[in-house]
Amino acid sequence: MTTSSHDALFKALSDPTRRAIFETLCSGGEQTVGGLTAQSHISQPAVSKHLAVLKQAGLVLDRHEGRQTHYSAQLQALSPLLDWTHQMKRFWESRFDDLEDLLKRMDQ
Amino acid sequence: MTTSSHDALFKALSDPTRRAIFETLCSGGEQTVGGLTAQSHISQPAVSKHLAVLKQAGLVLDRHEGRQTHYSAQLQALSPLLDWTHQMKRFWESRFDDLEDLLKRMDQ
DNA sequence: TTTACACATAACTTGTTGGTTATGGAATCA
DNA sequence: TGATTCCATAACCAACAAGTTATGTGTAAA
Repeated sequence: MTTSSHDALFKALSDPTRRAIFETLCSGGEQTVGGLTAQSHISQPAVSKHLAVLKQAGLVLDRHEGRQTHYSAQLQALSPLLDWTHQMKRFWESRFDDLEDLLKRMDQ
Repeated sequence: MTTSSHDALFKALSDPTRRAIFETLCSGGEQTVGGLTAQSHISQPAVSKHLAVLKQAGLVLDRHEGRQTHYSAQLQALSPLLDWTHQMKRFWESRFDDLEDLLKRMDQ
């Protein structure tokens, strides 16, 4: 997992409006741009731009049907986020492991 | 967990430089501002500002000792991030549960 | 007690971002 | 075909964010 992929993910989720759209798709399932716009307080172009950012980060998928575009959440795109968190935990714990090792060696 | 707390957390982690500082503190343990500045490619005031943002989000703790300030990572500050991810998963799954319920009721 | 040091804050610059309105292209409907 | 609808993109603007240099404040050292 590269830094830049984490970057796109964290950046995409750092905006509350964008998170709200993603949450809507997670709980409500596939939605059209019009549907998402109706549920938001911002203009349709603004929603489209947010969707483009989410798509870029792999968080949503789009499906064209006639003149409508349906968007759906891609839950597995969140896994780098979990991976990163676990990595931090491992970093943290390894410090204590190192300390423990040191103490063991001093004990001998 | 309020939206605004998620906001501070995601915002704080959305910057790669800030994530790098946090990662350094996770893996290397407590560090002074000078130490962190030495490991970075940016100026000391820039580092101080990033640390202020991380502190605001609860991701780091500061400890004053003479004229130095020591910063350390607060790993548990990441838990709202895990909570949010699990919430998304639950949202997602509840949709299928709802569908299943509907099908069960139709079956009767 | 002056000087130097570690860090924070202020002031400023610049690139980015999140919103807007206007417009364009493709699909549907009359 | 012409009008309408759905969405994306363009052009623009205001606010913000991340960096810089300059300065301030408190502590240690000479």
